[in-house]
Amino acid sequence: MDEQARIMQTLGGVNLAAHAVQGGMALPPPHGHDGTDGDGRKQDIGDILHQIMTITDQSLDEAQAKKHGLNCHRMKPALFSVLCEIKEKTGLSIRGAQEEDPPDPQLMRLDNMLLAEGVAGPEKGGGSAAAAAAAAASGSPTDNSIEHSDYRAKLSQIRQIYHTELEKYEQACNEFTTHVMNLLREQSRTRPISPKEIERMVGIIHRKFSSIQMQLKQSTCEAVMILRSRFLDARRKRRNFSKQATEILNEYFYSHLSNPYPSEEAKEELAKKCSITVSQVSNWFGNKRIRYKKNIGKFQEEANLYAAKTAVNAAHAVAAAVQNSQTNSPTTPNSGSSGSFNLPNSGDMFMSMQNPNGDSYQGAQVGANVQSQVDTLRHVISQTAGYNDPLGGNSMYSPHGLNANGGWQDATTPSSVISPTEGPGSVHSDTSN
DNA sequence: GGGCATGATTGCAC
DNA sequence: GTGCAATCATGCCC
Repeated sequence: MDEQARIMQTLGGVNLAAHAVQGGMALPPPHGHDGTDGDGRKQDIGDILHQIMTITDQSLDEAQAKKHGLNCHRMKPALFSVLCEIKEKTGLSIRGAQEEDPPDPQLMRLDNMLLAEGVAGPEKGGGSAAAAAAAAASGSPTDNSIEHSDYRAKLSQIRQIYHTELEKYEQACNEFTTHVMNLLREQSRTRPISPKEIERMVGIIHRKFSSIQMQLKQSTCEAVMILRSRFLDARRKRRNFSKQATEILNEYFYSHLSNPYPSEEAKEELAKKCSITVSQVSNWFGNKRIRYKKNIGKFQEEANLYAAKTAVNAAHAVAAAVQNSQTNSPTTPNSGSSGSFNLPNSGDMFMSMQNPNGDSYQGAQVGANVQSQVDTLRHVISQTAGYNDPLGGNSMYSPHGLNANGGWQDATTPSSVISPTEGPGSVHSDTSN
């Protein structure tokens, strides 16, 4: 007990005796003001402390009564302020300084991701942007719309669950915080709890709940990732291209048989026309080249078919060109036939034939085009009806496009590297081979 | 269900 | 990065 008094008197340099300490509860009244009262005051404080220390050893009723007595004790405010002062000067203030945490980068990442996926933040169609982007890279527009809506529905479910759970957590956090604050305020009547400490406690609670929230966000992110991967897997499922798309690709392939390497621009145009992606066009040409090379005999029939088709188109173009040259009205060319291409700078004769709308379709060039198209017809007829080309031109739809090494003769100079300055009907034209 | 067709993927070379 | 070759996986037809 003396020890307690000694501690209280010296702790933190606070002189308890300086405070007005008089009378109270069941304590003996203070002694006089002379020097002899020193021991008495010490005894007084010691008694209070003793009561505080032993309050838990007593029954509830007794404790309540003593608690009330202590609350009403005249020394209580002084003792209270001293204890507050001590608390301020000890670890609390140090800890308080350390609690200013920077924003958690992981949490920020999660928040950003949830925002980007349309899970967090205002609803913007439930991640339609992500789904649309994925759909754009897919092959079949009809199936995409189904997958798209499916993806959106599932993402919407995730969003709903996320917000419900988040709301629950926030509600629980608020309730718990209020409860703890009330408790601390209540306790602050009997023990020194500064507003700063309450604030700190609220901070701790919020941090605990944010770590739970982070787990929720993490789980949501994982769910979105799984959904996405499933969606992408679904896209990976093979689907045959439409007949029209295959026809367009075949037409291009067989009309460029001597050099079936479409330029990037041509690929893009083909992709657009076929409603597939550029990489799908690349895949298609890769597969086609290898399979054609492996089994030329089998593809010969197909080649002839497309050759005949091309010839018909060419014939129409020739007729139109002749008519145009006769009437000398190059500014009013015939419209292109269905399935024609309009690929800028491709350097392919096929294009110039099929695209009489081109700006370059003028004057002297008309004659050259007509001649090329006539040649094409000759080659086609030679393949389909045994026409013997008296000019000794290459057979357009024969395997002659392949060299002895199994590669295409001009495969080293694919159309992708043809100079853009070359106009239609250039020497790289397949039909001129 | 089996066989073929075909789009996609992978590993390699350049 | 592109193309080739092999292979896988799925769709389609019988």
